[in-house]
Amino acid sequence: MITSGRKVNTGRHRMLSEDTEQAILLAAEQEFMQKGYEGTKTVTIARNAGVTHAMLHYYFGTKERLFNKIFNEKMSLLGKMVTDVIFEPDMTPLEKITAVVDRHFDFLAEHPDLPRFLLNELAYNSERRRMVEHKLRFAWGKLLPPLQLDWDKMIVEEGMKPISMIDFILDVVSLNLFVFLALPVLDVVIDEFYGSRKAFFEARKRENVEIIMQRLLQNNNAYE
Amino acid sequence: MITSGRKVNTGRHRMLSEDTEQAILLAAEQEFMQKGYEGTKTVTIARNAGVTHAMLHYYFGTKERLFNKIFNEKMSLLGKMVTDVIFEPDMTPLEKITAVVDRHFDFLAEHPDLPRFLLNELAYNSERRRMVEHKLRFAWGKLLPPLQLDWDKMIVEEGMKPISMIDFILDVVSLNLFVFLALPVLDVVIDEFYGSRKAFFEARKRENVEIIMQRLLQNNNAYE
DNA sequence: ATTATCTATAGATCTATAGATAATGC
DNA sequence: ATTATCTATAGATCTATAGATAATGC
Repeated sequence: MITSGRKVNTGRHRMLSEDTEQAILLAAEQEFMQKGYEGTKTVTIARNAGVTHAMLHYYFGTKERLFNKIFNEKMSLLGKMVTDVIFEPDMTPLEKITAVVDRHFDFLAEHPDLPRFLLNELAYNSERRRMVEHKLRFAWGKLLPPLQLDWDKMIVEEGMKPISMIDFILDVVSLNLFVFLALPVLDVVIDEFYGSRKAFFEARKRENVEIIMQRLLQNNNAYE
Repeated sequence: MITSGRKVNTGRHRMLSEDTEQAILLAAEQEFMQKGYEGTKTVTIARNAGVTHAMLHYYFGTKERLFNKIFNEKMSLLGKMVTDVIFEPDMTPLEKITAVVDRHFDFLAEHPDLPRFLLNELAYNSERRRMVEHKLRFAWGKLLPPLQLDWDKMIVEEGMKPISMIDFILDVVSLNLFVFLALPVLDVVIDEFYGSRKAFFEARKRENVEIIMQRLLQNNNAYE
């Protein structure tokens, strides 16, 4: 998120210039998030920012560099989300898990088109994919192994149904992300079955917690 | 999917022309699916099809009309999937549900970038969204209500945990679709935790059936 | 006589920059 | 003296078409 420009002149730049830069960044963010890299035109960004097109290149050089600024910002946001969601205060394991699903959902609700934006720019651009690959590999390699031990221990101690941590994570992410990835298409369904987006979000959040919990808790009603 | 051109001359067109048309359609499909509408250039389609750029306009008029041909084809495929997946031979309710999840997954595995393609073109283009909206509304309104009755009856008769049909559907679709929507990003994870895409697909299909089943089956281990 | 193909190019759109002008800080 | 802004335009890219030429069917 671009924090809209503070009004204090830092000395390095005049106030006016900072506003221009921020206006461009804000407009760029909206355009890129809504239409993707290819769908976005720099002239449109400039127009929406209320500045001359030349200003965009004056401050950011190229479309690509402006895009990367937004893209990296969004990637950081994603990173921050992960650490925020994972590290929990003292709670029982079950409470922790509920909290994780819950917060992950809430984060997405605050950034509803972040997932589509990132998934697409990575899917459609193999170079960008290569650029973040080592970052992803590092994150997974660094974050997961230590958690893995706690996870396996918890499964045994709490008498849960066995599931690998990675499968658990993918379950949570699948269920939560889909709500927002499919939002534009789901509007029809929401209208018919849930009434409002708000009601839909609440219902899905509840359901996602429910299905995850049922997956983890032991029962004696095997279906084989 | 474009069925690669039959070699028989129908009389209306010469053989050569049919091949050209098919080559363009095939190349267009690949480009549009990989790069989206905006990311695709008609010159590139023509080059990949091995024909002159002028041929593309000779046969399809505009980029938009060529795109719509592909888009509608993919939408039909989606429609066909739904009916294929839903209507089942004689099975017990639980077998039916397993079969639905399973087949839905298999369909997606055969068309791995169909979901991203459709979701994106609909998300990024509000006019296209409006154009399919009545189609979607009709499909939901026509297909779901009759099933709803059977569904509610089944819940009671089989003693399942209560869940609305629409939530059930969204659970299944979320879990299955995500595997393919996130595929480009997941390669790192797959490498580390599953070994190969094949192994990953098998594991996720199993997990998706498992979590859905656990959601539906009654147990006596409430976590409240 | 009709259909298919190629060459050449118009016309639109988009990114990027050059160069002149205005505003601010020192 | 430096930083910011504007106007004007170059240069690249892309969609689309005109018009000439070749191939096929009748």
